[in-house]
Amino acid sequence: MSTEDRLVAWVAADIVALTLRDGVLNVALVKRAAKAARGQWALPGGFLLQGESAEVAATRELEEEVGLGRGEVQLDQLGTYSTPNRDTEHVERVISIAYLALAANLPEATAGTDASAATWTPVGQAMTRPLACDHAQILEDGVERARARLEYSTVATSFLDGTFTMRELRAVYEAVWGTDLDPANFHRKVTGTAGFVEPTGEVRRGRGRPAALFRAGVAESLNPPLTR
Amino acid sequence: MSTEDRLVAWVAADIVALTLRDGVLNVALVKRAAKAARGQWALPGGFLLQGESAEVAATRELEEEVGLGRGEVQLDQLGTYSTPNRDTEHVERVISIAYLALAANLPEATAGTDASAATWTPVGQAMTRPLACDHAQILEDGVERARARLEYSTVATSFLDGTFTMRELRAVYEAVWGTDLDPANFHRKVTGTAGFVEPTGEVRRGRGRPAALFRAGVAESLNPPLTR
DNA sequence: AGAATAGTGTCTCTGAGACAATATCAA
DNA sequence: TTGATATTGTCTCAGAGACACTATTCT
Repeated sequence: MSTEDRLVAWVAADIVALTLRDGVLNVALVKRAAKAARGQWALPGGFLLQGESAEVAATRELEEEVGLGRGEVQLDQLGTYSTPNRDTEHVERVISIAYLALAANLPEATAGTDASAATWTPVGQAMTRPLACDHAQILEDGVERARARLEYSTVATSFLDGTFTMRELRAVYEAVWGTDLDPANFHRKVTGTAGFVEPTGEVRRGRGRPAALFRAGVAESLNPPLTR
Repeated sequence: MSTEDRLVAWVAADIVALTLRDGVLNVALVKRAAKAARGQWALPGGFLLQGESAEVAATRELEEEVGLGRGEVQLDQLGTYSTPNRDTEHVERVISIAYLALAANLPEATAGTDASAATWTPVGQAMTRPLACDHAQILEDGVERARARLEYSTVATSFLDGTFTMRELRAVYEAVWGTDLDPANFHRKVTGTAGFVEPTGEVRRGRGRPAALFRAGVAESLNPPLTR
């Protein structure tokens, strides 16, 4: 091989940002404004700048396009997509490093400096909608990764605000997994896992018996895992 | 941001190729021949060519540098390493897409068209040896991924030739995990998982009672998993 | 009181792990 | 026979899941 055959590529960081809105799993999507693909939906993301790592670029894009502040979200690298011609919008070769971000319920994605604003879209809808290049695949991989991470880690709490009831935490699992869970067994399992949640002592009143409030604990991994 | 700030990068595919030699986990390493880093050890790998996906490039490099034929190995994407200045050998920015490959016992890595030959090195040794750029990190991530994959998948059989005894399969787990497993429980667990292994009916004679021979079954995932 | 929601008790079943017991070979 | 290795039996314990039951509120 000669050096001229070497690929020189643009590198993008794209993010599957998930949140829960009204008990439904939503993903952040942006509307492309550039000439070729005007109006097409895509995952938020953009090109790495000089001196930027992929993770830094993903954090920046998340802030610019989705309005999520740095530090609010933890990023999880999903994988890299490098099929030739995956991006038909550019003549240059583009490879994309995908990240997963799980965010707490947010009022509305805010328009950033970039093109159009990001909007939260129910994952079910997003999956049936035509997305830019291979973003449908990336989204699918992201959702599957989110499902797997709920089993072995405590990330479910990052879908929720500071304090939450057991019912709300269970709703996260049910929305992401798309299954119903037994309230009794779920409660025992969660409270029986040291460091998953901490009781605040407060309660939240609703229709029936008041629900105890919890906040996220210090543990990060679940062992044994919560089974789907 | 202006278009000129965009990163233009070289993209490499690097492989953590693991095999078992005399019951010890080994990784393929190559000796760099290029001017700057002459003599330094590195993971096999190389730059993507025009029109090549990362997986194709990884397969090609595995064939060229380690002598593993296409189709003999299944590749598993580990992650992408994109820290600026991670590669001090080139002035261009280099990002690397890492893959994990598990191979059956092989006579010796063969020299390919590339520079020096790859040599199998015990993972313990490789970890203490200085490796090129961030390859020590990639190796560590690869070994950890291999450990995790043994739990949930049947890949352990790809470390072995066509037929093997239960003892040999158990040795794979023990070498990769670095723990001892109970022969009785391991035997029951493996034979009790449909599709993991199939008895050939043959036996292999050794010091004591002959051991039944098995071949890999059709299953790919283990459920419930084998616990470390 | 009655409806609604939160949380506990209890039973069963599966599977992991410890370890004893048996099987089948070579020397 | 003895020693070595392979395989099966058996017991115990932890945890998942089903589901009945109790607790605490609102209307």
